[in-house]
Amino acid sequence: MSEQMGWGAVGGEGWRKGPWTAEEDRLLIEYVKLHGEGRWNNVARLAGLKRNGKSCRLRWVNYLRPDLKRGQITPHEERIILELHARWGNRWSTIARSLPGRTDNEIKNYWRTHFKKTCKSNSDSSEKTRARLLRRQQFQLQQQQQQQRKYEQDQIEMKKIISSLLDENENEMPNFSHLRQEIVYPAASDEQGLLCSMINNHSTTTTASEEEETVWDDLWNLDDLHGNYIAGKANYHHHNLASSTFY
DNA sequence: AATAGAAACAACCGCTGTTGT
DNA sequence: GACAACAGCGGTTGTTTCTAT
Repeated sequence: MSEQMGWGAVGGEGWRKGPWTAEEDRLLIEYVKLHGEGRWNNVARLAGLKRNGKSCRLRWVNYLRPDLKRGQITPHEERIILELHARWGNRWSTIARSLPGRTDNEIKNYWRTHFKKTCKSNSDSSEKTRARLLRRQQFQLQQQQQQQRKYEQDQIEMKKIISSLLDENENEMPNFSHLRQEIVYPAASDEQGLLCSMINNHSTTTTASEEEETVWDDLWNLDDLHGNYIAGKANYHHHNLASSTFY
């Protein structure tokens, strides 16, 4: 690709430019794993990369960081982006902080491709774009619901299996009956408790603006508890797959 | 099946704020 | 306090992939 792009060449000060190769990624990951982030110019030099520090930082932050989510922006994330953009404008990094695993670059790109045009005009083409987006969102929603159903089924299956295992071993381990109780009837309103503790926690220690940010973070995390478990799992899997190419 | 246009994404650039000397 | 180096941010560009015609 780099050849086609006319990039990948060596820049004026001897730095390589253009798309990163797998080998460069590997070197950067290895180095950051051993020495951590920071002092990107040193990172570039000591990792044996012919890149400037800025380029290394960008590559790490936007692409190689292990906590990145990747994959399509979900309708829920999109809603958050819209709301936060209405509130803060083009402060992409601020918005990104409320979307764990998403980068400012990713959000910026998403905004530009999906919303900038529709804001500008109500022309036919933008209507088409909206319709297309809507179709995709509906598809994503369907998929999420399917995954959620499967997850719930899995949970029921798991409970059955564990319960029957406990049955089989009841004679040998009679004290496990309370365990069964918890598996089949989990402690009531765990999430309500979590919500209360969230509210209590930051009302005591944070400033107004910090609080606002934290509330968004918490809302995001809470929503994760309800709806995005599978997505998280999928991403975890994705990360493992992705990282396995490097590590 | 070919092609044009749109969408998606990675990466660069320039500017600004922060930190260290 | 002045300056240089660095980090981070937002805007922009270039290429690839997808979709509609």
